[in-house]
Amino acid sequence: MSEIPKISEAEWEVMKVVWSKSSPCTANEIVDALIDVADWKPNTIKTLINRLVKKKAIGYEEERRFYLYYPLVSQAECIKSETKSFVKRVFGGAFQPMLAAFLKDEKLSPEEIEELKRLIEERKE
Amino acid sequence: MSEIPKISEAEWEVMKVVWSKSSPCTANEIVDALIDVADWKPNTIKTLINRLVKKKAIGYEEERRFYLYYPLVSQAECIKSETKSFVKRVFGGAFQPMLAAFLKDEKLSPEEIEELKRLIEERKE
DNA sequence: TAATAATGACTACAGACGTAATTGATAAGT
DNA sequence: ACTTATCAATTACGTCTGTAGTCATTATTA
Repeated sequence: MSEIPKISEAEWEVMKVVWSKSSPCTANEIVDALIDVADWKPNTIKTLINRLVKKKAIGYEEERRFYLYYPLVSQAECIKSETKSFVKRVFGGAFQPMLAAFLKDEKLSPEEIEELKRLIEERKE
Repeated sequence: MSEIPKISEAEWEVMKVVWSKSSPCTANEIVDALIDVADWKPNTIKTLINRLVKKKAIGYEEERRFYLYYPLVSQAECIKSETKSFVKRVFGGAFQPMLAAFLKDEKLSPEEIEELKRLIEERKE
């Protein structure tokens, strides 16, 4: 199976942008999208992009003078892998205690609670 | 409020041990507890302990020749802070989508599902 | 008492990360 | 054609992390 690379906090912001695009995008599009999100210089974002390329989290094709970047790993895969390592670290791998901790603590709207119930019901079969 | 220090992956293992003890414990007790968990040399563990002291995550009192370590931050606080940053990174801060992603994906036993339902119900009032 | 063991302090070192500046190559404008 | 703007590549640098080794001090043991 494809190994999911470890994506750092700052890199995640870049990935989110890349994932959000339906088609490959230029470095500048990524920079523009991130200006609102993070207070980074364009060069900083370029660095993050390059590191993601090196990690094989994104790929690119050359389109004349610029590169077009696209994800090599899906968001779902990354979420899964990231959450697994998180749950492992904090809860020793047990998923249920984590949910329990959350349900006790988080502010959830009644609608969200309903939605969760629905999801759980769905899981029941 | 007290700032929760950022605790690294390896450091979490140490914290878990310190939290698990009801009274302050020596470095050696921590080392012994971790031998089974991680393949670390005692010195490695000492380093982690020292870093946690520096971060003010644990404190110590001198008891003759050795130090007795005890947590300065509660596990609940750390879990909360850690989870917040995790959810922020991966889900942009929205907790509900995370649960949704999990419920779709994780293997949960029927009992666990029941338990979750119960927790959600409990949250309803 | 002198050698040795134990324990904490200090030092080490490579790789990841956050944050960017500088350089080099190429395209576009004058 | 020469200058300038643009984009990617390379280099930079301090901090954090994982993973220890070495040193210094004190206690124990022969």
